[in-house]
Parts: sequence; structure tokens; C-alpha cells
Amino acid sequence: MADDIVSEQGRTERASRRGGGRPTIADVAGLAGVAAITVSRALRDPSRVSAELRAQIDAAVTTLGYVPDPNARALASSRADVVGVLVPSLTNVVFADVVRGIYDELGSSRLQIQMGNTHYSPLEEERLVKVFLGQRPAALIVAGIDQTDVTRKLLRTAGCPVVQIMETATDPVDMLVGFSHFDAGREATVHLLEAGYRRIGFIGARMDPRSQRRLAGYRDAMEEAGLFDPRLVTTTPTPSSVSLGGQLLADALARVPDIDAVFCNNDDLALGVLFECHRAAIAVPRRMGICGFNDLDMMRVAFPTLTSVRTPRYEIGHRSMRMALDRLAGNEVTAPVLDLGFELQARESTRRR
Amino acid sequence: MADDIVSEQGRTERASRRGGGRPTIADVAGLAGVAAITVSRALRDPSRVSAELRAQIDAAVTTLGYVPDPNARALASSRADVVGVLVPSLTNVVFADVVRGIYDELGSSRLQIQMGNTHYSPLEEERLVKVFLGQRPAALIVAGIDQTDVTRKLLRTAGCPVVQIMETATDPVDMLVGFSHFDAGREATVHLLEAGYRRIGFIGARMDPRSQRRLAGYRDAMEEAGLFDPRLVTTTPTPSSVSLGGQLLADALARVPDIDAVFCNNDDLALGVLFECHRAAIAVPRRMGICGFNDLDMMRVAFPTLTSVRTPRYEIGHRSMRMALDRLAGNEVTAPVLDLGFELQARESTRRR
DNA sequence: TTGTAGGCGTTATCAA
DNA sequence: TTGATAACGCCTACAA
Repeated sequence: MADDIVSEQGRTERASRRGGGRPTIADVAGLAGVAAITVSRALRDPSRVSAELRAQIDAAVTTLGYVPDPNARALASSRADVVGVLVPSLTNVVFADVVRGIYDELGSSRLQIQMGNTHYSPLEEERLVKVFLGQRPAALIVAGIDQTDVTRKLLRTAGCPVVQIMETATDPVDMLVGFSHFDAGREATVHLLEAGYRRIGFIGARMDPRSQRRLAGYRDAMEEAGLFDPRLVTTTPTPSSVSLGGQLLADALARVPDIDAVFCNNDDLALGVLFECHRAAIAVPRRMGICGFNDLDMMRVAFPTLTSVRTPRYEIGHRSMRMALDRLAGNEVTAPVLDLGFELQARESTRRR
Repeated sequence: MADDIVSEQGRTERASRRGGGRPTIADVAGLAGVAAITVSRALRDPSRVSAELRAQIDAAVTTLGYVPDPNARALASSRADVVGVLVPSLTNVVFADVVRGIYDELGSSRLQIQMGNTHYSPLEEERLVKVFLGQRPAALIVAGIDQTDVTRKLLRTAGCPVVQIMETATDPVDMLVGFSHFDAGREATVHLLEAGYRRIGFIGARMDPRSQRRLAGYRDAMEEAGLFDPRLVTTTPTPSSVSLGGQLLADALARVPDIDAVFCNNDDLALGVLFECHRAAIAVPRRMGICGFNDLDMMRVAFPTLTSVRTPRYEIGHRSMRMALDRLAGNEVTAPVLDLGFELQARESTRRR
């Protein structure tokens, strides 16, 4: 019987067929003298096959150099070993760190990552969710909580684990890992207030939903202190960059000369602000306090060292993938909503007195 | 006949099957009153189907909300609509820019990107190439030219377009887009020499093959000037960072106090060097010249502005994907080896006199 | 624990 | 230009 399979589907004959002569599970089965399904089982869950057959199968796999075809597997099982990851930007260090965390957690599991770049557009995100779901992915990780209604509906019925990341919320589609940008923005501002600054400006670029929430946190703290003034806020939809930070500070000072500190939307802007201060001979932190966001490595060695809010970017990627894997493994996910928090790193740039 | 198909494989019955009730090509065929293969053709190459049928098919596709199953497609055609991209790092801005270029060129083509992180390891690269080839990808883009022999062999017989990126070479596996790191390192050093610096140090981290070639270029220029001294070279296998730049400069100066300029392996290191100079009150560019590599945005606004070598990162991603797509479209690729060059950006940090 | 039967949804092949 | 048929390689369902 097994011999029949070999003679009918052996390598030699195979080579002339469509597939291009790669050994198939049937070839392995023939060589090992078992049924194809047994090979399939031995490969996916060795414990379901006797040690004896397992050995024969392993040997056959090795001699033939058999590699399972992920496409055939996906078709037959209605599940691709692919994790879709949707981020708004590929160059933003924030997401680069997140993605690294995701990859590292994956290790050498057989899952592959497919990344989509939404360019900060909910509609593009919607399109990509449709594309990704069309492949019946093993799991989906999406940045943010500002999906369109259509997207949200699609995700709810995705039939696979879905992890939203980077934020907190009470009504996640499925699972969620992140931190509160509002709280982070608030804490940074409170820190500047406590350091003695009063005319604290907000400098922001891109102004995606997370930036908006940080701005809201800033505003909340400023209003509470009775110090909010809309003229203190300088934002632009332009993508963030170091050079932009300098420009925005110049703009802000031109409009409101008595600004005595700035909370920057991210560290690149903060670095640009610092350079602009050097250039304009504005003393930091005496005449101008600076607080960044994310706490990139450079902040602790800048001159002067720059205060920032440390965010758990790598950890978010890492934990989100972990949650998805746990769910896939059938384990209970005890905390489907994870707030990883943040940590203000006070440094010289806000040490006014 | 078509009616038979409908009654046998229509939606109602389908819904109870494995696939989960998604409309299939047979459903569309039934509704449009044509054979499945005709739908397949209409979708992939409308010109091969009469306008009449095309209209009926389009209508059926719309009413049913049909979306082709990429897994079935991949299995039947032995080709997945996936482009494998192998990079040594996901957080290095260099590769982030390259990957962005790749994505942008892809646009809304139906191809998906699958990225692999080789962690600067040729063996890990080999493993990933095997994994990726197992999916019969549409194309492969790999960073560098330092593949193992096994990898090179695999790539040569991949049966799909392969683009090596980031470097130049005369014997690419298939296609190649990049620039000469040796020449770039040489030119940066020559620039420092022409600016009047003599005891020019080299500061490098990670020291992957491309860094090594830049170092070789530096050495070549220094030897030509009769100024090479191995003590001027400070490197570490540690991954690069801003803070590391400062440390390495301190190390270098502790060993060789009369260093009067440094060519930094990348801009992060250069920024760290700049901050360290500020901190140690070393005048830039008078007492210390600084030249970075890559020319990130921050270089032109640093204080003082920092000289660097501009590299075509985005362009490399963009062009490599373009070449692969051209090949896939059956077009002749006129220049399978593309040297995109680089450009030295001289700024204040090397304006000694 | 192992095997049989049949299907997953699409495309290549060959014929009309 | 259109269609019938048979893969593509694996897995689910069910049976032994």
C-alpha cells in the first residue's frame, strides 16, 4: 500500500508536475511506511504519534529534506501561520521598538509577521484589515483604538486573537496593551509646574490620536493650575523631526515670548528645541525648561541631559505578542487589558532651581 | 451545468462547511452563469475575457462581496503574493528608511511584505531564507552581500527575483542596489584631511560588514596620507547608540589625547560625540572635527551643525522593490546592478579654519 | 494510536 | 474566448 503511494507520487514522477518537484507529505509517508495523516500529526504534535513511527518519520523527513508547504497548510486548515501587524508608521522609533518586541517574542515559532503601514489613516487601516483578514491570519495586532466602525466590526468577528496596542481603554475589541497618553501628558506637565515653570508651552507635530491625548493631559494640568492659555500650544500636522522641533520653538517664541518651558510631543522635537536654544543662546533649564516624550537613549546624554517620559515600547510589542500566543495555545489570558504605565525621567533640562 | 454548480456549492450549503461561509469563486461563477475558471481569468487578467462576461462577473463579485483566497491561490499557482524582506535590524533607522521605501513602492499592489530580522547573523539569515523560500515568495530582498555559501546557493535557485541591497558588488546573486561603503568611508576621511585635521580617529560600533568596509575606506585614505595609526581606531561590537558615541570618544581621547577629529560610523555616534565634547568643553570644530554617517535630519540642525555622508536609504528600498516588480511584470531590467552613490554634506563641525 | 475519505478554493492544462 | 478536469499539498472529520 505504502509502496503504491511511492510509485504513484514519488519524487521522480512528481518532478514533472506543477509543484516543481518538492517532496510532499505523501513522499515522506511512503518512505516511512505510514499514512500521510500520521506524518502530518507527527509534525504538528509529536505526542500524538508513537515513538516508533515518529522516529521513522523523522528519518524520512531528513532524507527527503521535506519542508511543509505553508500555503497548502493554510488552505486545508483555514488558518495561515501569519500574524498581521498594523502600525501607522515604519520609521517612527516608537513603532520600530514595538515591532522589535513583537519579533523577539515570536522567536523561532513558525509564525511569520506581515506588517501593514496605515500611514496614520483609519481608512487605510480598514483596507489593510480587510486584506489581512482575507488570509485568515493566526492573530492580529493593531496600533491604537481609533478604528472606524467598519474596522471594529471586522475585528470583532475576525475569528482570531486581536490585540490593540499603545493605549488604554475600557472597551477593547479583544485584548489591549498600552498606557495612558493623557496621564503621561498630564504628569509631564505637572512635573514642569512643580519645577517652577509657569508659561509652559506644548509643542506637537503630526498630532495623531495619541498626541492629541497627551495634549489633553497637558491642558488638564494647566487648567487645574489656572495657567492654561491656548496661545501656549503650537502644533502642526507635519510629521515630526528634529529640525521641526527647532522651528516650532522659534514660532512659539515669536508669538509668545515669555514661554519659559516646553513639553514636547516626542524626543525628536525636544532635541530640536534644545539645539534651537543653543543657537539662540537661551539658557536651559534656567530660561527654558524642556521635557520630551519616550525617553530615547540620547536624552540621558544630551547636553544638558533632557527630561523625558519613558514609555514601554518594546514591552508593549513583547507582551502583545505573548498574549496572542497564549490565546492561540488555548491558555487563559488572565488580564486582557494591560496598562504598562510610563515613568517620568527628571533630568537637568527641567532643574530650574 | 452552471446551475448544478450553484445547487451543489451555493452559499447556503457552503456556510456549514470548513471554510466558514465565505463566498468562493464557484459562487461567483454560479451567479454570473459562467465557469469558475472564467471568473479566475476575469479577476487576474480582464483582457482575456469578453466584455460581456466581465460585466456579469464583476456584478456577481460585488453582490457576493467575493474576495479571492490568497492561500488557495498560492497553493494552486505555486506562488504566494508575498515579498520576503530580510534585514539585520528593525530599529536601525537605516533599515527603517529602506523598508519604508519598499512599502511605498508596493503601493496597493496585492503583494504583501513579510519581514525577517537576521540580527546581523548570516546563519540566522540562512534559516530565514529557507523559511521564506518554503512559501514560494514572489520575490526576495536581502540586505548585504555577505551571505553564507548555502544561502547564496538557495538564492540562486530561488526561482523568483532576488535583490541584494545596501552595497555594491560585481557578482550579485541576481540584482543589486546600493552604494560603496568603502568609497564613502574614504571620502569622509579625505574631507577631514582636506579640512586640515591630521590625527583623525575612527569610531565605530556593531562593526557589521558595512561598517568594516567604511573602516577600510578610512584606513585607505589615512594610509595614503601617511597618517594611519591603529591607535586612532576605536571600535566595539556593541550595538550603536548616542550614549555609546560619547563613551567611545572618551575612551579614544584617554588613549590618544591628540586626536583632532573623528569619523563616526553613524550619526548616532556622532551626536554622542558632540554631546561629550560639549560636556568636556572641547571646541567643535576647532579642537575636534566631527563627521557622521547617513545624514539624518538632526545633523543639519545640531549645534554646531554636523558634517555627514548622505546615503540613499529610502531610494534603495524604493528601487529594489521596483526592480523586483519589473522582473515580475516580465519587463527587462536594464541595470541589474545599481550604484546609487552617496553625498558628503560638509557642515560646521568640520570647518576648522 | 492510526488510517480512510474527501474537501479546502484556486489555477494549470488541455480541449472545444 | 470559454470550459471541463485534474491537480496543488495538506488537514478535518470520522472510523477502526
